[in-house]
Amino acid sequence: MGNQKLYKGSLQTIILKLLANTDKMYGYEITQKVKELTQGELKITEGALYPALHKLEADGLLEVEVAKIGNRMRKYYKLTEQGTKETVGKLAEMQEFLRTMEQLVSPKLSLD
Amino acid sequence: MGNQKLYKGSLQTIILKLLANTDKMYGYEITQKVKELTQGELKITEGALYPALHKLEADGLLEVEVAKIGNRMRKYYKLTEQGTKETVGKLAEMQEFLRTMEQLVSPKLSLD
DNA sequence: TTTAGATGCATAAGAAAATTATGTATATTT
DNA sequence: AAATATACATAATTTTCTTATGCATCTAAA
Repeated sequence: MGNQKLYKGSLQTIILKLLANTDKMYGYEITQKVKELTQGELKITEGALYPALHKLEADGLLEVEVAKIGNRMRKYYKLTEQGTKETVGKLAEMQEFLRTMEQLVSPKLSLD
Repeated sequence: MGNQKLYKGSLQTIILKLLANTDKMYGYEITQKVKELTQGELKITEGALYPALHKLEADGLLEVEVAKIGNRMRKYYKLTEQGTKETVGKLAEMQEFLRTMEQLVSPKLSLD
């Protein structure tokens, strides 16, 4: 769990992927879902999450729907049409990154 | 190749891994080796590389040996004993990161 | 009952790690 | 002769986080 910095740059993709699976989610829900899916490996902080959500919304990839649960506010986010399209590309880039990185750090690489 | 930002945070590990394989390398050689190993996917810029090398040296993970080839200077870097140890840990962290990330973005994840 | 922890949003200050732009110099290829 | 490759380096800026803080509601424990 001392490898948080490796996740730098991947937050947007993670959010988009979750929303591609689950239709709509709110911020806090996202943090909990990620914690659960990664068995605590990755903890998304609010300081990172909320600005990221705002940016994705400003970029037209997400749209918001405010809900009132009891006396509490929730902001549900879902993919726009454009967001759905861009998610495909972002996931492909992520897969390529992962493949490349795996090859780079795999035990036997020295083809010298 | 539009996914350069995903590599943010992994440069140190890449450098250490290369030096774990190849004993000693100089800066320019590292950039070329990475380009070759990744088929051009990842291009390490000098603005990122040299500060990273200097930091690893300052942290005691690398040691330098200056060589003069013809009229040109080269600075060869190699792992220190401490560097060798820390490389093991960094590689383990990287592997865990890759596993987690793959799970997060794999097509079928919705265990809702 | 009050107090800690969980739920839920948000932003500001600072740090980390890159990109981009320069700069210097030598060697090689066109 | 000029462009490209080799080889180092740093400064300014940007991106993306972390850490800290703030507000507010709800629930469980002491």
